[in-house]
Amino acid sequence: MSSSRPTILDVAAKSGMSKSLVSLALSGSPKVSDDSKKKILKAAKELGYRPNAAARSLAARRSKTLGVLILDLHNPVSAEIWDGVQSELREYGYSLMLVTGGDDPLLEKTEIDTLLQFQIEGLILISHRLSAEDLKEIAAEVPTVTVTREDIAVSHMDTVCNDDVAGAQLAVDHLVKLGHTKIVCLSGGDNPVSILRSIGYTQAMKRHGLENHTQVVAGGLTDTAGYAAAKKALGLKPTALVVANDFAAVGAIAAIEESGLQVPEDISVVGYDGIRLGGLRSVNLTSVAQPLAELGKLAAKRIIERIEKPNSKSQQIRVTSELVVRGTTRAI
Amino acid sequence: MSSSRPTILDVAAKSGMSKSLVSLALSGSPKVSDDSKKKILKAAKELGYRPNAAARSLAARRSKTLGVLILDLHNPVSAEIWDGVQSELREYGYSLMLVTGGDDPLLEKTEIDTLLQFQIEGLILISHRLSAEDLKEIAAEVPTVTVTREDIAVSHMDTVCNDDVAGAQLAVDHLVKLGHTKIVCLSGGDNPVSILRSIGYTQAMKRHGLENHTQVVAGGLTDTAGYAAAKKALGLKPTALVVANDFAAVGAIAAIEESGLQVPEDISVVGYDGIRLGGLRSVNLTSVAQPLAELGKLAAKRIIERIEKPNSKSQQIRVTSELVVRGTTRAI
DNA sequence: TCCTTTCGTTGGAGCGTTCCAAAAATTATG
DNA sequence: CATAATTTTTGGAACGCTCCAACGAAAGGA
Repeated sequence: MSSSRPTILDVAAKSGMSKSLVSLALSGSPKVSDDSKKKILKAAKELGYRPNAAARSLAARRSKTLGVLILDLHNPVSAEIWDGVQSELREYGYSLMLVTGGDDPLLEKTEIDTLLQFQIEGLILISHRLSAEDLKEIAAEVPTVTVTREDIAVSHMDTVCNDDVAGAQLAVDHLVKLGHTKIVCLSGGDNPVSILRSIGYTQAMKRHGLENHTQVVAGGLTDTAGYAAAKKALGLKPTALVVANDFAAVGAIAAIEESGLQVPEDISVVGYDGIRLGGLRSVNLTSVAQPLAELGKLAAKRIIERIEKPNSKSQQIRVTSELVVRGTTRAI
Repeated sequence: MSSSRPTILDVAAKSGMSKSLVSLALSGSPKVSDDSKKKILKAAKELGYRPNAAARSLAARRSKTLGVLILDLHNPVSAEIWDGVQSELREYGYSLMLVTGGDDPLLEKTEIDTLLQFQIEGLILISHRLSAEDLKEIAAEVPTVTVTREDIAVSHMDTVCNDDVAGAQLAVDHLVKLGHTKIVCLSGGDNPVSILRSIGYTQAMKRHGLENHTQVVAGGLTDTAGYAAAKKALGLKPTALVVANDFAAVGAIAAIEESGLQVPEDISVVGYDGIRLGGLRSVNLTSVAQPLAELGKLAAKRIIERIEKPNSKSQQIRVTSELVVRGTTRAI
């Protein structure tokens, strides 16, 4: 039907130059005379020429492409990290291939496989549920940096994350300063991140001499999990809740209000992550905010470094989170 | 350093067969004898062979890759549509390249350009802000289907979307049935989708003989926009609000509560889109829910059809939305 | 037995680039 | 003005794969 796309040869023919020179000109080589460059660019434009990434990747023996895996597009934490990655990478001339695992570990693996087939030069994992072996295997094939999780220290793999222990302490410190003592923690389950946050809570309670008030209620990272955990926690008559993440905190607030109590009048609530949802007027959640975009930027920078000098040894980068005080906490 | 990746030739050498046969075997051709197939697969596995997508794409003259553009990863509507696209496409053997425009039309164009450089065979636009010309240009180069928006009827372009007019009518019908008459619409601005929803509202009001109560307050599609619009609307003493989308509805509710009124006791609120956020306990929003995953699946099916038979003419597919009644509406 | 058909297999050409060594054109130097 | 140095341009060889025409071997038919 439509005669297929114009190639570099068509541009060469039209501009009267050789294909090699066209290639040079199109990649912005300084060796090309201005005159030729002008002619070539003109011809390319007129033909609607668009380079073939596959051919380029094959010939150049490098794809100039990076892969990014996001577990689940619904998670706003991932979305914000992605923004950071994208904005940082824009200037480096790499293409980004984003892929999602749809919360299914198997799919996640095949998606990464696809990425590898495309000869990606680096991989950023924004949350994942890969096994340690899989991770090791992948990191051996391509420079990899994981964001958010620090648990698995695979050699040759970089990590970028916030200090969850310190973050949880921030939440407790804030509440103590407001005069709270009966502070209950709603944990996020037995995933690495949640465990660290619970530890932070416990440590801070101890530091404030509140060991005997330390109570961790098992919960999860979703709205419903937070709701259920809060229902249980209410029996402990807390005046404040430190919740594993913002979603769960929103659920917890619903449970509190449902039981006839008010937030923050009767119970203060602190979430974790600092997702935009928490900033919605009707939520207005006090939260330990991770610098999410920053995490993404750091991951991007790191992966570039790794690609540029492949022998540099892996780094564990940790950033600090900040407490954002909004409307769900108040002095007792 | 690491001797580069094994190629099809390495597999051929190791298994003692020709590269052509390896190629055949790896692509699952029935012409290969079981014996050879076994040997080849074994060799491939042992070498950790992984096909090079670039080479394949170049040689086969087709990429078996589809592109997807999402305007902004933060929008849960897009995320759910994406889920549908992904799940539908899984079985067809196409790779998906996801790309985001970051709410920046320019970036959006370059990202699509990247996609085209990768020789994608089809493009799905899950929300976009391309100009009509750009769209036309793109649709001329590659089969394209847009989801959500129907405004621009570019020939050769397919669209999949819900019936916004009918959806908005659903909201009004529900409220009227509950006895409301003072129903105000908070519009979502002058984008095509919002305009249709406002029209639906107006038509339904007319149908119920409520022309003289018809009031559209200019708003937007965000939390803050909804908040601001609701503040204005409150002066009209409505008993119910039909809001352009769920985010704005959440903002509207905040405004209502802030002014000392209760939802739904004093004012009922209906949103649009049916995003998961609305299902959160503390939100519990009545909303006109689009079958988002379904939209994604339809778009995926459509693009496959377009690729498989390029001459089939373009379609405008429209699905119907459903009202999901939750806790923000009640009888007067 | 020989010829045809079928099946399984093979080498070679080609996909659209980049990169390299070398040629050609231009400019500088003695 | 000849030669050297430099700049600009060029053809050809990859890159790793798929596809095609053609091959040999096994099987069937006469």
